Amino acid sequence: MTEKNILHAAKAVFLRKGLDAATMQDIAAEAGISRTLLHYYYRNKDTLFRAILDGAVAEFVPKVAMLIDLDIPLLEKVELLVDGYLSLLLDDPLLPHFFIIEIERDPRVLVQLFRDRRGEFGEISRLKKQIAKELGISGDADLALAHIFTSLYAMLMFPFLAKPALDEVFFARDPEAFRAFMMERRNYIVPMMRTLLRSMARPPARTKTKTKRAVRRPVSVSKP
Amino acid sequence: MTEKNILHAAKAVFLRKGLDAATMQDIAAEAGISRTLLHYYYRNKDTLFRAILDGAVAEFVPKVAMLIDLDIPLLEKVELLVDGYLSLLLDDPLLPHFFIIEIERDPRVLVQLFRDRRGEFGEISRLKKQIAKELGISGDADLALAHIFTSLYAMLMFPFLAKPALDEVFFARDPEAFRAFMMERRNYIVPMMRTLLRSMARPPARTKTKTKRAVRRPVSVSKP
DNA sequence: GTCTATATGGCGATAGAC
DNA sequence: GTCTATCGCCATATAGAC
Repeated sequence: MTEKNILHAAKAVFLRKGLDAATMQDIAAEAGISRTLLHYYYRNKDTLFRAILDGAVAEFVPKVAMLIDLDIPLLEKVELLVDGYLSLLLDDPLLPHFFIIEIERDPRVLVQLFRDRRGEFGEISRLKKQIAKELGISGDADLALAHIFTSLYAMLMFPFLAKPALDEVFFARDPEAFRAFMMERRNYIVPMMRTLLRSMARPPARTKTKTKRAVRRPVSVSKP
Repeated sequence: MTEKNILHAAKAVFLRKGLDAATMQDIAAEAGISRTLLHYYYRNKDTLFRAILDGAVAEFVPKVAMLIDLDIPLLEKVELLVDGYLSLLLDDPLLPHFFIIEIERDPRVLVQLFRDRRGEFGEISRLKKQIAKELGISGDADLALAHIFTSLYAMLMFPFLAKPALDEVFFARDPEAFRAFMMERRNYIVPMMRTLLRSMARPPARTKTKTKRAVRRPVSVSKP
């Protein structure tokens, strides 16, 4: 099927280069067809790009986003998010790179695309309340939320951004080494996030986040 | 002076867009001069780009890189690296973005550029020995080194990569908010790195997948 | 040094043959 | 549906006037 073939090629090229640096020639070559055939299926570069961009956001958001609405401690949510995102990103290692390029090129559009899918997230205001309560913060938890998500995404996405360098420097371009490396990282990310939550918790409040040891989950994402 | 002006403009444009997406027109406009004047100072786009690329690597490496050679505990080195890199990156917030784009476009060239400056780093082999000793690892500390640097750079660089989104979502585009946010993060990064070092020294008992070989994608995320 | 003018090539997009 | 041919435009790069 030519159309699927085109979308697959376009995704490969756009995710690696972003809108500006990618050319229709690149995509046609990747798909093994002529440039004009692209225009037969997608009137112009922008149409094709929007299809890929929408698909990338749709892929990134909903599978794991509702996890934040579960009625479990913060740290357990973090564990579920780590496992969910890890399997997602191992399937599509260029997704972080694509978002970083496009976030810089045009933040408003990308942020708006995510906002349009707010319904597929859990309730953010509820999450903020949970954060405020568990960390003993009085009032607004916006800043804490920013720290948590920045740290979590940093730990999850950055290795994929640096993958070409890691492959070159540490893994001798062995394609399996990176996956093994990321599986090992699972064991470090959650403890580091626990440390973050404890560091943010208000010092006077002696009530630590949760003394209860979180139950370790297997790799699997939530079963549909 | 026109030449400084050109370099300044070229840096601004290349760091934001990378080699492929940047145009000489962009740079000329940023510098407030004509396209041809660029060619007077720099024969072609590639020459100008190399000047910027070399400058970026030179800026990134030497200021802090010799810190790894000091005779102090690992965690104290981490503290010094955090402070060094933070002030460096706050001065040049687009540096991480540039490296990420160029690492994906052509890893070999960039990695080689860093290797050419090995002399300005401390002795890596000595650092590896320290890691092996402090963490109680027998034999090769390569993997531990990869985890440490990936985590450290993730915590330091990722917020700058996500800055346009953070500005939009959390900071209402207030230019001072991001800097304050990063200053606050200093207090979290070092404790998190301490947790990483401890986790690597004594692998968490809760871990399951350590012996198993990578359980592979339990749920198919997207298969076109 | 800095400009205008221009050569050359690649890119996005369309027309038209089959 | 898929191709070849082609158009208009923009980008890189150079020539030449001042």
